[in-house]
Amino acid sequence: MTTKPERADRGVTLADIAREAGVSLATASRAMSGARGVSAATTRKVRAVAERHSYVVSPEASGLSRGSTGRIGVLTRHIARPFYAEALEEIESVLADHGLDTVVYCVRTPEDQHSFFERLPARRKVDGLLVLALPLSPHEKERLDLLDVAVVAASGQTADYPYVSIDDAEAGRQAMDHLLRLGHRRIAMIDAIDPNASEWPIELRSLAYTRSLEAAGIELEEDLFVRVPWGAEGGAEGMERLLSLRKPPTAVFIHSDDLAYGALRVLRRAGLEVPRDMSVISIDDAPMSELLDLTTVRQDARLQGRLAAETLLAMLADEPYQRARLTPTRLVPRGSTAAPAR
Amino acid sequence: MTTKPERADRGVTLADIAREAGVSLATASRAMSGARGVSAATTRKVRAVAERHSYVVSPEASGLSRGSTGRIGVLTRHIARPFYAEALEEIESVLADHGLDTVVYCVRTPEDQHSFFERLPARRKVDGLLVLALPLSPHEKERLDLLDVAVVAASGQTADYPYVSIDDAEAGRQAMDHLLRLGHRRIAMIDAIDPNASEWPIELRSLAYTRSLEAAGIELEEDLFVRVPWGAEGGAEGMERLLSLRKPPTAVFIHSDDLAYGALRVLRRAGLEVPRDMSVISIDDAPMSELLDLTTVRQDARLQGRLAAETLLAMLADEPYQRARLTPTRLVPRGSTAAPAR
DNA sequence: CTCGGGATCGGAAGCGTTTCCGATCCGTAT
DNA sequence: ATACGGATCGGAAACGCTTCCGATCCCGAG
Repeated sequence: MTTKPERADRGVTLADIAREAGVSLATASRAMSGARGVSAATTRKVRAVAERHSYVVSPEASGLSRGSTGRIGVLTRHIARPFYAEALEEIESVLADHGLDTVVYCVRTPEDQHSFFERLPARRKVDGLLVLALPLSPHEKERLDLLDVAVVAASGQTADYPYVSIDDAEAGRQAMDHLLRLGHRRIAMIDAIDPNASEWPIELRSLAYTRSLEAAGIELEEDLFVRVPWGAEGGAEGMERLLSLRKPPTAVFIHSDDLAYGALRVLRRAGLEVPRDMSVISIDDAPMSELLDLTTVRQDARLQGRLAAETLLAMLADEPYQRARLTPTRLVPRGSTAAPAR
Repeated sequence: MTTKPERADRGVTLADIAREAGVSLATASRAMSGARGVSAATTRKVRAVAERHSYVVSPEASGLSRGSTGRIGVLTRHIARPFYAEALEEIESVLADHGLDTVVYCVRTPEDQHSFFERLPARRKVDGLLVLALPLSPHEKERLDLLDVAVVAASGQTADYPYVSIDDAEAGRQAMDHLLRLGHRRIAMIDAIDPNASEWPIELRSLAYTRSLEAAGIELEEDLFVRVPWGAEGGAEGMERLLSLRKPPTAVFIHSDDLAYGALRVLRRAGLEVPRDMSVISIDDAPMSELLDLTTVRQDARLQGRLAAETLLAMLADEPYQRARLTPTRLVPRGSTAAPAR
């Protein structure tokens, strides 16, 4: 009757559209989905009617019928850390461009994580899963396989899923190289361990530390290697330990920017000047690092997110894809490193 | 036949479960959903069979039949800013506890935003929408209403949806009060404008600035109020403008922490010492602020996210809820403010 | 003029649930 | 012993789409 153009016609169904367009349900469906076998004129007509009623196909019905959900899950441990947030933002963007929705599953605590893998709340809810920087135990992988969907790991290899990541060994080498070139010989490292991680692949960053020192012919000192929990607080703790040494280092390579922030604060509070009294370098190049003038090795969270999403899309489309992709890292020299004081 | 307990029985359907449990489809459905009208014994039996096959009800079919999706959308402009990310993390957590999935729609650019409201990609895909710190034009609100779902605004009132937010005027007053109490008289403000915002309610923070000065009997100086785009760069720009004044202020109230970081950097680079040469205060208390020793007025992103999610849940459950909730803010005095130099 | 074939369209059978409406059964009040 | 109400369960009709399988139609080739 009255054809109010833009009012939400609650409950319009494809059948209504078909009727009004004077075509069959089958044809209307094809017209809406752009399948072939419908004349251009018909397609236009159907779409016009749909438009007029502000109609969109019901994803539930469509999904039920076609057997896919149009959704991708992102599994992660944190959202509120810059690295994850940036990756997530990019993932969402890529997926949205392809008409897919992004649903996030955030397992903040070990209990959350355990429950996620036991209850598998994503079951039947997504077409694919992006695992964001989350190490998986064999048992967890086994559970995940029950989802029976495409999986790719972003930022860190987990299990034997396709993955995109940086080359941690190379990133570590770049950082160490920088310090060594500046002339440092007493170089410490603050390594980070994830207290919640059930499993983590070999620690390539710390490996790079020892390798680089060995290659430079510098003897390792046990005291100069400290291992702390993640986060700024961990970095602070690590730096305190180093400063309490009889003979502190002249430079420190820190696992990641987050920790470095805490370390810088300790240095500042201790009245030490960076880089005069201590050079500091880490890995990440989080947004704050520029403001803090922190020398770091840049890894591109957004790029990793993007590539991971694209890999997943390729898998779903049954197109060829690379099982492993390494994104480049590069030294970003800033004010927190310099040659050691004479 | 062979009953491999944990292998993903691809394509098991509720009918299979019902058959194996020796009950009807209807009963099996009721047993799975916990509806009443099924004996405890039967429920247990059905669930056991389901468990054995690692079966879960198909959300598509269930949603189609029951007419809801089990998903909530979160609409935001950024994910990668601490405030948003924290709110999102909390939202996801609350929703997950209630068995709902969180799907994010991130409109990063004005074009994204425009296209979101025109194409309405969330249509029919969610049961409710959380609008995160996004001002809505009347036209956008109109479009949003087409979604025909419950909407609540988190962090900022948008249109006339239920909302949760801080009291910006009060937060601003707290900041100004702090500076005034310390004895400052020449107080500047760096206000932030969102270059992309199509519409923003009255700027309550800057209003608090002028009100507080007036109340203290201090004459406004036009030069001391600068307005810059969002982000650390904006803050830097603002501070540069203030420093170039013939007679710079002794203290500055900055719209938010983000900007303050940029401002602090400019001060440091200019060789000025905080708080001796300039007191700095802002609003947010983002994670970095503690490390930077920035005095700020704390607003709780997580709490806002939580309350918004809970409000939405109440709306969906048809329970009573508050149309407007203000979360408290409080001064967090740190090292960036002090009495003006004699 | 007839026939074959491609393009276009319609009928109808699913897809996997939920839920309304009864049917059955059992225990208890009468 | 009879009737009646509540608890439990089954049949079957939606829910809104997609897609297989034909039917029709129109065209140019033979």
